[in-house]
Amino acid sequence: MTEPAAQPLHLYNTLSRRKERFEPINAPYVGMYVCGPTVYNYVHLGNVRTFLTFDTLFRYLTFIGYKVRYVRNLTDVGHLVGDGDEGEDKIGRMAKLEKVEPMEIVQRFTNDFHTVTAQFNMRPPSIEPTATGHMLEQIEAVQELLAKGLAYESNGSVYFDIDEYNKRGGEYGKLSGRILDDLLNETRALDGQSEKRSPLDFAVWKRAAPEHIMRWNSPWGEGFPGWHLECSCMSTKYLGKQFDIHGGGMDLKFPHHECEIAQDRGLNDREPVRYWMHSNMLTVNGQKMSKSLGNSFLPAELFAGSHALLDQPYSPMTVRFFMLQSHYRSTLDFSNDALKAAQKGYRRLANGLRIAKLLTYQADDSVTPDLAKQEDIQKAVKQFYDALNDDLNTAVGIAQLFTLLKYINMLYMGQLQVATLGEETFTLLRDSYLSFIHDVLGLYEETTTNQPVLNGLLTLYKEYKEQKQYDKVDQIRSYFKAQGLAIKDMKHQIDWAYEE
RNA sequence: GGUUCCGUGGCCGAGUGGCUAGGCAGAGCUCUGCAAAAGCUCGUACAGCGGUUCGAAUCCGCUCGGAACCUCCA
Repeated sequence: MTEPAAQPLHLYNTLSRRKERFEPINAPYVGMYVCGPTVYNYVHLGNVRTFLTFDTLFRYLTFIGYKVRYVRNLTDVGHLVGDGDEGEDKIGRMAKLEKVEPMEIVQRFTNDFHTVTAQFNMRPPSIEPTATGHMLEQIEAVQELLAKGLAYESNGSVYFDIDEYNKRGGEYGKLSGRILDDLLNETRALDGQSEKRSPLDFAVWKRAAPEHIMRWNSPWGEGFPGWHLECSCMSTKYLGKQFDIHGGGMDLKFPHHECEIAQDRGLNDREPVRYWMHSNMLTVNGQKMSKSLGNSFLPAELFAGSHALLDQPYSPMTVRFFMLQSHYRSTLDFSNDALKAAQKGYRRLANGLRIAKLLTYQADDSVTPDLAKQEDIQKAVKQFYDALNDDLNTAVGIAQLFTLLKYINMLYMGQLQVATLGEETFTLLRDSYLSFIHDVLGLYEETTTNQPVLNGLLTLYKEYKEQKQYDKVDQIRSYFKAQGLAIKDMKHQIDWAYEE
């Protein structure tokens, strides 16, 4: 752990389209808001990537000494099927289909979401607010927008007035690079659009049609809040009128985040977010993974290997490692070959974790220090920080870990004497390796083993070997192999490892 | 159609005006009863065509190919 000031973190800001030095409004405190899932269905692997990105950012910020308040919402109302302001509520539709209460849908998929995030070793956010839990705040926000003349009521619904917003200096479209005229020209004619003054206007409150089951009383009759409103209300409530980081998937840039900014500025008269961050999509055969394309799969299917696109099961840590090997702003293409390669890489790293914990320093005056190796290690540690500071470049960071791993393996195998590194560099090597992987990247050793049993077998192995009873030796080896473990037969000792 | 982005070696994937990314796979070596593990060594790359430059995979232009957003989507 280092002081935040010692790590010049730079983040790519969607707003400015460049990397900027990260300077929190109130260091060492950092406020970070991430758009969470709409809990109407199981989260798929593409969704996971976004949350993993911001989990890693959360971890790194914390690691370098910031005190982070991480807010990630759950959308449990207001998100409609189909075109923006028309169509059924996603949760309401599921509830109808399954003939259950909407809150049952919400609960089921909230549980699923929590299970999945835990499986991927994501840290829980500091606050996980829900849209239905903030109905009063949302109604008040609508009232305020109306009072300010930035919204208008129409047939029981309330719409945000983009024209008026822009007249007052709003810059609708600046986050996503949209040009208003283009948007206007290309907007399709929608049913019910006549309620709006401009096709670009979006609902902050919707009147509930008779068949709509999720509905709340409001000054405008029974209805429900617009999708974009919850994020504005909850981010302001928990992080203030201006906060440091707002994240989400790239596909939320427009219109969701654009609308959020408009509402925030309308309500609070200031730029709400300092750094907007967007993670890129997970693709399958070059195409975005999404439910509608039918190329998405669920974490559970991945862990079980039970999907037509999957050759075999892949563990959560394999997948986490796989995703961290690419940069969050690049698309990442899913394939079995890539996952298999990641599995091996992850297991090497995991073996290193196990080994690193066993290593201790022993001074030896007869050993000459190897300054080149010491420098190499120090450089790798520094470059890990440099990589993460450079817009969270976990791919380059991981490359450094393999350099550190090499030295850890050499020490363990007796190919390098620990005294050549000196105590300081040795400690740096071991502690950095462990903390980078555990704390920053959120990877841990996945396999659970029964250590005493393994040790007993290894003792037998050694005895049989000394007696040259190679058939028994091979038998023990094959037993280990069947458990996904390998016996490491080294000169000075015998141990086991996760087989790669 | 508009906006934006991408095209890197057998595969995945960083980088980006001159300095080894890395992982996986492949070849060889050390070690070994044989292996495995580990370490060492090795290999071919920057879609195509022009241009700028002492020098470009990296900048500019064009061509080809692909993607995302513009509509719910992480």
